[in-house]
Amino acid sequence: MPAATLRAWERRYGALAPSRTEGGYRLYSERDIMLLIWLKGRINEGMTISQALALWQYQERQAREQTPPAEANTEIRADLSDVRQSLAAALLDFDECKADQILAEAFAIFGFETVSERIIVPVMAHIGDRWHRGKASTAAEHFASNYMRRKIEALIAAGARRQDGPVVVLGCAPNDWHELGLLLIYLFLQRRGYNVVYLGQNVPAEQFVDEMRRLSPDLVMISATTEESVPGVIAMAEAIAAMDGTKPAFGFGGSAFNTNPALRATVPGVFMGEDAHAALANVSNLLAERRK
Amino acid sequence: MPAATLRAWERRYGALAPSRTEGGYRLYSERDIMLLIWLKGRINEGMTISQALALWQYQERQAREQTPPAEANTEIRADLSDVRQSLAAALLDFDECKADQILAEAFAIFGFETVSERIIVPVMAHIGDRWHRGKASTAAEHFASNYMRRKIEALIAAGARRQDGPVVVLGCAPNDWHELGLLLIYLFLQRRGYNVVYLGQNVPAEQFVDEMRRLSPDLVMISATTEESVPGVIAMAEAIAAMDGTKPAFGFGGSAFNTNPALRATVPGVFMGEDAHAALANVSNLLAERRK
DNA sequence: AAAAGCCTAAACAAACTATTGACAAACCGC
DNA sequence: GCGGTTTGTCAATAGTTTGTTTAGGCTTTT
Repeated sequence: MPAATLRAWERRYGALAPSRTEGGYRLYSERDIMLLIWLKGRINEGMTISQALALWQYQERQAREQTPPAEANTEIRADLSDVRQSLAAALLDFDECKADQILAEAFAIFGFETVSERIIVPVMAHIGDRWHRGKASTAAEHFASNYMRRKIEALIAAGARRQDGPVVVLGCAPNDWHELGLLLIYLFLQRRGYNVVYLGQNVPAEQFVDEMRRLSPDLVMISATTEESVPGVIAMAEAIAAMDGTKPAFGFGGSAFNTNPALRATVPGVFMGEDAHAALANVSNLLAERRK
Repeated sequence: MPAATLRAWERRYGALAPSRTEGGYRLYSERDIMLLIWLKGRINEGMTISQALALWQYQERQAREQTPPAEANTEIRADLSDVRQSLAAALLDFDECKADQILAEAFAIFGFETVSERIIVPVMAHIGDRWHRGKASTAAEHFASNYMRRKIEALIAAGARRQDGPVVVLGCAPNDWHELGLLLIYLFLQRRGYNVVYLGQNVPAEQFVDEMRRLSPDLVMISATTEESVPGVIAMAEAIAAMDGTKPAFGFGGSAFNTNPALRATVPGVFMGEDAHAALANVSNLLAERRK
């Protein structure tokens, strides 16, 4: 973001008022940076700068009617592991504001793919791990995963939809409720122009094949995060394989197949890989092959 | 719709009179947009623009002579039900593109609160109803509710966060997985400057009180959508009531308490009302009272 | 002290909008 | 079919918004 633009905004709208050094140099606060990142988001969504600023001021005014002001400041984090650590700490502290700051900064610096795979996934793994060892409460784990989900879904909602790309159906196995990894795949696929139909948690096996016949997707991917969900994946794979006419390809994945690789052989379908990136590559290979 | 056409209509018929910015740019109000959509509908039905405008002006004149508010209301409601119907159809068809179009239009005309309460909630109720009656597949219901959830979460993510407002904890009862209504409340509270900690689906009762002691929120709200979840709500309410020191207020709600109002008396806490708007008013009352 | 960077102020350029007038296709009554 | 009207679109010119550049001076760094 060019410095001249910032100064123009300050001069023309007065919305940004950084403090100055003795020499008169601008010192932007964390709050200023947060505003700038937010403004950039609105502009990317098609607003003009004047509209975005008007909306910000409107929201500020509305929020102020309810609450008195306060002050907060943190330092800039430039290193991935720093970011991971402070993000995990903020989430375990239920501090959404701080988490937002950290993530917004990280998105601006590292881009969404890096942030998704190298920050969001590890942080959630870390929090999940602490939870399993009894060192983090269930409430904290819930809060963190809902927070992350919201962030990913916002990215998905902000992206452009395509209806002419290959149709890919995504869902969690029956009785499987962990959708974070699947949402990342959704995000990546969507950004690459696939037409994703997202079915979410706990997709029941009944009626599933009928619906797939009606929808006739190119690929169905089901995720399982626990060993108990694997039989459901197998059932769905077999049901798809038993379809008559043109069947979709069947892919599967999820942490159940990473912790116990032997399970991969039990499912009649294509294992999509251990992480979202691998899955992405496999989707494109699989669909290229099918088209032949 | 080409801009030149709009200007031609304004110049030739004077029917559209958007206000202007200082720079002279046109600012179309929601009313203008509603008129345009109505006109477009007439034109698609084969009317010419002059006929459509004459009809509009005739209806306006007649409405003014009788009871203006009633007439205006039915007009809007008719439009809303159109939107609801086409949105439900698009979702049952897995057509995310079309649903996006419809919703974007609706947001522009009606604003996010009206859309949330008068479109999203009824459409989901309608789809859920069809699903219960076996007229819609589980996959379609999953797709629709994930879609809606994504939209609401995107709105939440786009809003400005505040850390200095009153802290409100939101969660679904243990083993309750329906979070759409709760997300709406989250959205509304956030826009009004509350600091919301969202715990999502299936909040377990264990450790919950410890976590609340650490977080010391002003209000805890738990939602239950089925009768089976109500005992969980009661357990949490009692646990909160048994806390020592400063306890948060405890509120509850959800469709379980709407279909069977007798259940409300079984929970030791404040019933927050039947819909998101009522909940909002109750939150603000409750917190104002507590502050005294 | 020289180089590099930031400051202010003003100007510039690209993209967008407004106004007016014109044009061609569709439509109407005859 | 034919003149006249309606209607969507376009072009030319002027004004607005907004990001970027320029010019001259001050601050910081090396």
